[in-house]
Amino acid sequence: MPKKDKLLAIVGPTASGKSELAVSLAKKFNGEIISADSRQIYAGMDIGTGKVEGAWKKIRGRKIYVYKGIPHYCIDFLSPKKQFSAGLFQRQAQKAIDDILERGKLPILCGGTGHWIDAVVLGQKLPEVKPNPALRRKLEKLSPEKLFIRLQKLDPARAKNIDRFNKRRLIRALEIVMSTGQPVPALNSKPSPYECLWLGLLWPQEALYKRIDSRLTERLSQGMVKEISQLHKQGLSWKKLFDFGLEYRYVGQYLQKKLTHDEMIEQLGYAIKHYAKRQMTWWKRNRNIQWLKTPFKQADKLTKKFILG
RNA sequence: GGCGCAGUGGCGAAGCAGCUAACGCAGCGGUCUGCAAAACCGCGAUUCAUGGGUGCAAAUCCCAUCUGCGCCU
Repeated sequence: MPKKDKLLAIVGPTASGKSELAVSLAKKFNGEIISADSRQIYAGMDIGTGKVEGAWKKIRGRKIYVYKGIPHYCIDFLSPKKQFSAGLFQRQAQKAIDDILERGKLPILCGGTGHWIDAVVLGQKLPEVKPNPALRRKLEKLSPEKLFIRLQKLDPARAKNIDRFNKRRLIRALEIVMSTGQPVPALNSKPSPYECLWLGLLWPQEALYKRIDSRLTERLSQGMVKEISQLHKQGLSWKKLFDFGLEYRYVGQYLQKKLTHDEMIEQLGYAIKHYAKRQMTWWKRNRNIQWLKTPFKQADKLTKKFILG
């Protein structure tokens, strides 16, 4: 049996300190970083996403985003006007990982987007059906009940497991079925293509919430509002900003005068905390994660053991 | 001191005699098959300031007390 390639995954809620830990491990263990963050992929969305302050440099004839001397992939490369997805990320990340491995380095997948990380690390088979905007627009008009009934007819198996109130999921399922003429294939819980060390950053909730609050005031003082109003001036619709969520959603509403400054801070604070909780419920069910407590001292030892073992 | 209005879960707020006291926010728990910082689901007052009363039936009517707000002297 061929040995699987080794991969490090650093996960945890927002504001837990993933990025810095990833860089420090990359330095110690000859690693490079693949960012797994569905918003940091976008160029120009910097302060609001908490992107590391790297710069594009030419290395081996290619442009690479570098922060503290460590190459970062899947970050800062796409116009916010463009659509991206878990499936596209999966391919791009896989390519980056292969490239890192070929050069004998340790790939470190780091980010807050659980769905994307799982897609890569677990090698999930996402149906290769591209979004069909016209169909989506059409289905969008139907009620969840109608969509569900439709799915039941076309793919009873998928209908059995799906959240019947969630239009977005219902529509995607129908999109797949209608495009392939086949039922939605199983996710394929085949063995992961990698040998992965999962490190999770765990904080006591109150401490994490404090970090979230202070990080928010910090971002505001760094000019986050300006960043977002600039994005809008460059042609990003309010709707689009709203859909990006969190800072982009609430600052956008503030800029439209739908919220006062105080309301914006209050509601955004709540939203970020809700997000952190959702992230935790995602990770909680992954039994392979080793949860590290605050100064994350264990990370070095565990990584060392993993690499040698 | 007098008159008026109000007092419903942590907060905001419906209900103004008769379904198991709406809903929003916050809180807690959860889902997740190419939008995932998104989308979606579940949980909370045996009780309506307190004490009496009227009614088959009261958060809803009456009386008293307490508290808050407003006006008047």
